[in-house]
Amino acid sequence: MQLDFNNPKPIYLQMVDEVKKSLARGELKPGDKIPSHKEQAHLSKVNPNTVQRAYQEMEREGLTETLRGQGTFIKNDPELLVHIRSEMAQTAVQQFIEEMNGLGINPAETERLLSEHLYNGKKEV
Amino acid sequence: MQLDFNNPKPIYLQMVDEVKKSLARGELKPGDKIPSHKEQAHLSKVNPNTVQRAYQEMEREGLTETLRGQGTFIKNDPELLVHIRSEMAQTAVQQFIEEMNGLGINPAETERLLSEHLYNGKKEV
Amino acid sequence: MQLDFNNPKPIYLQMVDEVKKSLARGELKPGDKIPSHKEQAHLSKVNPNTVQRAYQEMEREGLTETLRGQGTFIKNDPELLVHIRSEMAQTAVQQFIEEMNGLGINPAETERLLSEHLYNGKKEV
Amino acid sequence: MQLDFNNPKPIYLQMVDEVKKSLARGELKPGDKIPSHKEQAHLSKVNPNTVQRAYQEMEREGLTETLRGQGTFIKNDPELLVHIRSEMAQTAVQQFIEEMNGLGINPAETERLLSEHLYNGKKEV
DNA sequence: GTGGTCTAGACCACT
DNA sequence: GTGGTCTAGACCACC
Repeated sequence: MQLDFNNPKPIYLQMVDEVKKSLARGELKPGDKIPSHKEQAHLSKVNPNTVQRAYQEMEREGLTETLRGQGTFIKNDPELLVHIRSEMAQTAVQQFIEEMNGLGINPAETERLLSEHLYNGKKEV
Repeated sequence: MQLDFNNPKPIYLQMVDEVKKSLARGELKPGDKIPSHKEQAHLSKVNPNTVQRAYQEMEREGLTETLRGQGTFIKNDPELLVHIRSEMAQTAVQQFIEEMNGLGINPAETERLLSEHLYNGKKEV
Repeated sequence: MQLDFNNPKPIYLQMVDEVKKSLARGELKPGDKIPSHKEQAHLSKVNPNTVQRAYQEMEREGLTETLRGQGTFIKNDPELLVHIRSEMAQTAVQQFIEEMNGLGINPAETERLLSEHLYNGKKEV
Repeated sequence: MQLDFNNPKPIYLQMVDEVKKSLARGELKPGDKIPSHKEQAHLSKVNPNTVQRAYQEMEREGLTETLRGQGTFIKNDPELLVHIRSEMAQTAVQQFIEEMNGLGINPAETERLLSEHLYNGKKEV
């Protein structure tokens, strides 16, 4: 769970995204129990209420299910994984394209830059 | 000047980015005068203080210079444009790669998705 | 026994209500034995403690009586059924009227809406 | 704003309902500003955070719109009023019917009881 | 002053 | 111990 406390994006939303990414990567599976908000709060060095807010948001989005007194679970919907994954990928691609567009960089150049960075191991910014 | 008031990124930083993008796109050129903060405030429907803060930030970053009584100007440095442009492009590319990485999507698939979205005009998600 | 685990109304109170409704409907009769708390807990997929608490509440309200070693029974009071039934009906009606009132819907419209929904089988909203 | 602190229904949801009812009754109109969370907190003798949560919920439901630093406003959608009103009325009617059904009271009797209570001024329970 | 986030700590219902 | 609500009080960005 990678949280950036200097990112203006609220922590609870970062947490939601992290769970979605874990799902997309296959680290979490439908039906899995996720840590209690207290436990996760301890792990992430964040206030339990903040975690709870993240969990609430996930439930609201239909990502998780809550059983009173038992815990919070990734919803056991076989289509969930593929949905989340394609939704997040699409958003990322779209955002990238808009950004490059905003910089006046044309599609060919965009593809070139991407390939260049993808394959020369420049993993550090 | 595209501002998103629900974006957690502070408005004044969004304004800085927008100026940089205008530069990258060639809409603004080194030496150009940018609107006074009052004028810009009116244009963007934003408080003058916020514009002021954006202008301060740009000056701090060496993007602009202010001439007392004459206004604020894009710095007249011929290399500025190319610097800004490549810096912003690189950041965007890097961010995109990290995002796709975080979703467990491999480079080949990343390129495929990009091309798909670049060339089929899907501007809306 | 319809329990809604997301209803903020405590489970044990929901159970009490369900017993009262069974009585009103005639499914339970004065003098009938109701399941032991263990049995009921299993049936309702609820913790035995919760059932215990529901039974306590019913006894407190004079709805049931417990005979040591024999179990819990609906009180054998011939007037019980009619009491419960009219009390619950009155509460429901009153609550409904207040709700419609709160929405600024007048009596005539209230009656019309009720009839409409009563007779066209719209069981799902 | 009628809040019942003994009602197990969370206060913030009671507040949402109260705003909806005010809308249905025409006391609030689309476009109206609603009190700041601090002000409302003071009026309702409730913690500002609780009010904020209610406001957030309303925004999430598309009932209100927020302008950073300016306040929270009822969404200016002319259809909003009729939507809310009919939605809430339908829910109330449906709930009432289910309740009476649960008590084994038939439609005719349900209508009779309603009329009786509607027109004999029994406003107190 | 206004909304938004976060922390800290309390109480409750249920397992 | 688990989720849910509430209070109290702090900090931030923006008007």
